[in-house]
Amino acid sequence: MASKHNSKADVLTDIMLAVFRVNGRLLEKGDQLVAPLNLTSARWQVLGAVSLAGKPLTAPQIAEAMGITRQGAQKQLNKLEADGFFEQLQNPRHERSPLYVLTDKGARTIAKALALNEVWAESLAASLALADLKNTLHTLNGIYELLDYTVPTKGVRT
Amino acid sequence: MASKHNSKADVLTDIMLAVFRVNGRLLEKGDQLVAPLNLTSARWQVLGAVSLAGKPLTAPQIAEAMGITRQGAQKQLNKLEADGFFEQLQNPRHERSPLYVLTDKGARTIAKALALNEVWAESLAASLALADLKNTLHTLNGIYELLDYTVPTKGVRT
DNA sequence: CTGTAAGTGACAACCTGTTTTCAATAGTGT
DNA sequence: ACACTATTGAAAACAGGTTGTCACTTACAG
Repeated sequence: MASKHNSKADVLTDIMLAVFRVNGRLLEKGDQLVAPLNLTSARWQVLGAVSLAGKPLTAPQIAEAMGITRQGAQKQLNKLEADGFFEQLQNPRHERSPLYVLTDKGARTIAKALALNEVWAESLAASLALADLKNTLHTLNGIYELLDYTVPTKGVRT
Repeated sequence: MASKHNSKADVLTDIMLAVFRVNGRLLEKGDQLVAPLNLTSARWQVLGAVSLAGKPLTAPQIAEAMGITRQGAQKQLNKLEADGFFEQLQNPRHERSPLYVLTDKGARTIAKALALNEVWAESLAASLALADLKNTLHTLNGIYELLDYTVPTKGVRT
C-alpha cells in the first residue's frame, strides 16, 4: 500500500490495479447477494436492464444497454427464459427478433434484487464520506471518458 | 450522468457501475496496448508477476501474486511457455512443480510492455488532478477493504 | 420495385477464469 | 519409519463473454 507515487501516472496505474481488484470482489459479493434468488450478477444485470427500460426489449437492445455483445446477451436471455424470468413477445417490427418481457416471477425477483442491493450499498457506504464518494465517481467517469475517446465507430460491436 | 444522488448508497451504486465499465475498458485498451508484442492483458500480467518477483516462481506462487487460482495461472503459463516467454527450471524443492523463469524474449517483452504502459498512463493522467487521483485510489482501496472484510479463511482458494 | 446494406438469430470456436476431481509429491507429528 | 494432511499438476466441466460465419429479415436509396 505504501507505493511510491512519484507521478500522477503512478497513482493512475495503482487505480487501475484497484479497479481490477474491486471489480472482482464486487462480482463475487454480488453473486453471493442474489444467490438466494437463484440469480448471478450477470443474470441480475439483464433483468435490471429490462426493468429499468420499463418496457419489453429485444436482445440487441438489452446488449446495448448492458454494454456487451448481442450474442452475450442472447445467451443469458435463453437461460433466463428457460428459468421463467422472461417471456417472448411477438415483435411487430421484426419477424424473427422477439421482445423479451419480464414475467411476474421475473418482476418480483428483480424487485427483490434491487432491494437487497440497496441495503447492501447502504451498509457499505455508511463508513465512507460523501465527498470522497462523489469525487471518486467523478474521477472514474473522467477516466472512463478518456478511455472511451478513440475509435469513433459509434461504439458498435458486431 | 445526471443521476439523482440522494444518499451515499446511491453514489456508491453508481461507483460500482463505473467500476464495471472502467474495468471492461481497461482490459480492452490493455489488450490493444500490448497486442503488437503478441500479448494480452492476461499474459502480460503473468510476465509482470514473475518480473516483479525478480526470481523464478512456481505456478501456485504466480497465481497467488495475481490473485487468481493456480489452475488459471497454469493455463497461461503453459501457453506462455509454448510461445517461448518462459522456460521451466528444475525445482529443488518439488519434483513435479517446476520454477518458471523468463527467457530473454520474455524479459525483453515485459520490459517493452511496462514501457508502453508507462507512456499510456502518463498520457491519461495528464488531464487529471493529482489530488483527485489520490483520493480515488484511497477511496477504492477503502471500498475494497470493506468488501474484503469477510471469510477469515486466509484468503486461500482451492 | 429492386438491389444492397444493415440488423438479427443461431451456431461454433475461442479466451479467461473457476470449480471439481484425481493421482502424485511434500511436509509434519508421533 | 509411518500415517495424515497439504500441495501440486493435469484434465474436464462450467460461467461469462467475444469473434466469426451463415442465412434470413428489414430498411432504404435509386
